[in-house]
Amino acid sequence: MREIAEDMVAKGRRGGKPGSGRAVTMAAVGRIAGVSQVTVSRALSDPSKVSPDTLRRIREAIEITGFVPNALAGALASARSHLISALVPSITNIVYASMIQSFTEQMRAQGYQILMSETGFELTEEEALVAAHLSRRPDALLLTGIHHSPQTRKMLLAARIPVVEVWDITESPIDICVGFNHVESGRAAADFLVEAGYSRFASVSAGDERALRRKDAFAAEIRRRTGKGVAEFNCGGPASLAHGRDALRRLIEEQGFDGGAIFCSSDLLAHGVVIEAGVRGLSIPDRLAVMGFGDQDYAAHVVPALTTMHVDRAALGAAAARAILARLDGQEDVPAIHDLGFAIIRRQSA
Amino acid sequence: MREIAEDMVAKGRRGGKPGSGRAVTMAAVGRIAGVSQVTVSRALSDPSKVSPDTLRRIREAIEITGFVPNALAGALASARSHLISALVPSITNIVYASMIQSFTEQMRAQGYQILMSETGFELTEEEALVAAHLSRRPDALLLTGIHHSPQTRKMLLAARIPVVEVWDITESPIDICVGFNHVESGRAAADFLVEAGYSRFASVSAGDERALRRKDAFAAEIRRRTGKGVAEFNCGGPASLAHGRDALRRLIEEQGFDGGAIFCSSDLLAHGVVIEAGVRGLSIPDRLAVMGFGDQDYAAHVVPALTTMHVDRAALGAAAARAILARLDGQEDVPAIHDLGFAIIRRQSA
DNA sequence: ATGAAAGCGCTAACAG
DNA sequence: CTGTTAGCGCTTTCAT
Repeated sequence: MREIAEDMVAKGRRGGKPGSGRAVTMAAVGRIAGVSQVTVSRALSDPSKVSPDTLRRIREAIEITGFVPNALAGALASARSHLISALVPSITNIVYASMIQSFTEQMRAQGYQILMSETGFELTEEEALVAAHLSRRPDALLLTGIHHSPQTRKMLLAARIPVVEVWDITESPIDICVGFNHVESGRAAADFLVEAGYSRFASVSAGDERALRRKDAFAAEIRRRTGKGVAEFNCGGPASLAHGRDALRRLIEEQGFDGGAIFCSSDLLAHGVVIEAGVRGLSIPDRLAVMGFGDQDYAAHVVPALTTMHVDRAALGAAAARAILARLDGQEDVPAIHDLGFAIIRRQSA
Repeated sequence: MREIAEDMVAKGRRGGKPGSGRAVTMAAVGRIAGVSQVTVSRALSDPSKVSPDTLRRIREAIEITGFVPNALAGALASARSHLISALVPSITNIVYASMIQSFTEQMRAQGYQILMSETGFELTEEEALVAAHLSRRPDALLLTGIHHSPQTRKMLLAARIPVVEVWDITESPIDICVGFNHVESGRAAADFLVEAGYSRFASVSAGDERALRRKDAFAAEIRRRTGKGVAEFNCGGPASLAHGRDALRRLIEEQGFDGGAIFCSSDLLAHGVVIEAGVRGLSIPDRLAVMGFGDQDYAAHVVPALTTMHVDRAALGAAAARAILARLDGQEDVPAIHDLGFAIIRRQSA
């Protein structure tokens, strides 16, 4: 048996083009083990369907050939790829990364792999990626946010697979949505800061659509309750510490903001504001109150500790995974809207 | 034409099991356009091979059916998946995430998609993931680090595809390695701090193998140049701000460290040390010098700004992509070892 | 410029 | 428990 096997393991240098060095197939494994190709398939998918002795020989053949089943062929034949697509705006943004981490963990435990891509914040980019992902025939797809191009929606509906929109909620998801209400969270931040006694307000936001929605809700609620306006600073791009520092600088120097409460669209921006306040000698939270968003790991450990809006990213990822698994399991009654809410965590910065 | 098409677009509710609602095929598109399936294939892979009129009809048919080609079938038939596997220890760790981001960008521009997974820091986990990834028949594979199980190496060699090991270098890569020398970097940190005039030393490290290698080289060089030992604190798990703060606390309270220079295995830990030093009233860099690793975005913007070891993560990802693309292009003379080096960035913390 | 035929490596019936 | 027969939806090769 060894000899036949040695013979089959193709040799040669690592070629440029993949596929040039004929990979081991189930048929080859079967030949060595003295059974047909289907029996090898069975041995792998359900060992109890094969006799112990056959199983042993097949395993041995697999061992010596280094056989790795071709999932492409398997997926094509069975119409199930065991692949799940995940589209997030950015993988370097920890809020999305940690959500995907928990999502992946849950899915992987059930034998699924995650094909993840970054969409950025442009819908046309998302559209191209959705097409690319669907061509791999994923068993389900996760995407971030509830705003998508008409073409994206059309492709998603045509794919007839479970689709989960995360990180936001809507009355009319493509299929399922798992997230929280951004308008409510902006409003809650305003209520919190008003009740904490602050009387002047500002906001610092990154450029993404959801952050802007929170900011607008914040400003509207501040106006409703106090009749006052909110000084706003938007740092067009992605959030960063530098942007946070810059924001406070601009708010003070260009908009005459000289104290009060600042609602930031992320903890990173809030941390930047806090650092800049330290440099300028503005005492926190007396002269300046700072509220973040996201409750990152570090929020509790910077000084002063950040008051922030907690969003359970791991729970979000896990809920998305559960919803998909339920659908893949054929359950018809999977709820379409999962509102996981948020919570204000009061620490020292506000 | 419309009528035939409408008829073919399957209707029905979003089923549980994928694959239940027959997707549109090239054959179906061809039927509508009045050509055979191969012609549709050609129109997609090389439009210049079909007549303008045929092309127009095919495009129209694709448009109305919402056809998305089945990449699984394509990959099976052509033995090229246009899929690249990437294995990193953690996706929530910004150093890996940003490297993969640039890697992905380069590969995507050439029509490849990235299948990424987290290996954690255990070789057995990596082994399982390598097998899972290879089953998707990637055209190339990227993995982090140069230490892998024998079985992993065996599978990788058997796959006969380009393999790039990133974030470290070795004389004997599986195929290609792109990274920098961790021993040299630890040594350089020691030289820098000794020459900066510090006379007592400590190190704070996360649990990963490369960080420990840097730390050991740091300690060895300190001993060689000063004859002194290094107080060490290892925070077993992943780096975090809390671990950094805790490390300084322990170093002071348990190991009697009361001033000097601390070499941290990441900027996050360094930032934690800086914060804790602030709380304890230890002046930086006079009483306590802190050196980070990685030169994250925020390193220059915290106060005091972090002195750190810069590693060009984007360049690392781009170099890995270039090497893979060169191999896939059939180039035989792709260098096996790419040392991208590192650089000490002196700011205020040391 | 287009088509017919073969086959990629596997799973899904259906036999025995 | 095991084998045979058909595809899955493409790409490739060879004809026309």
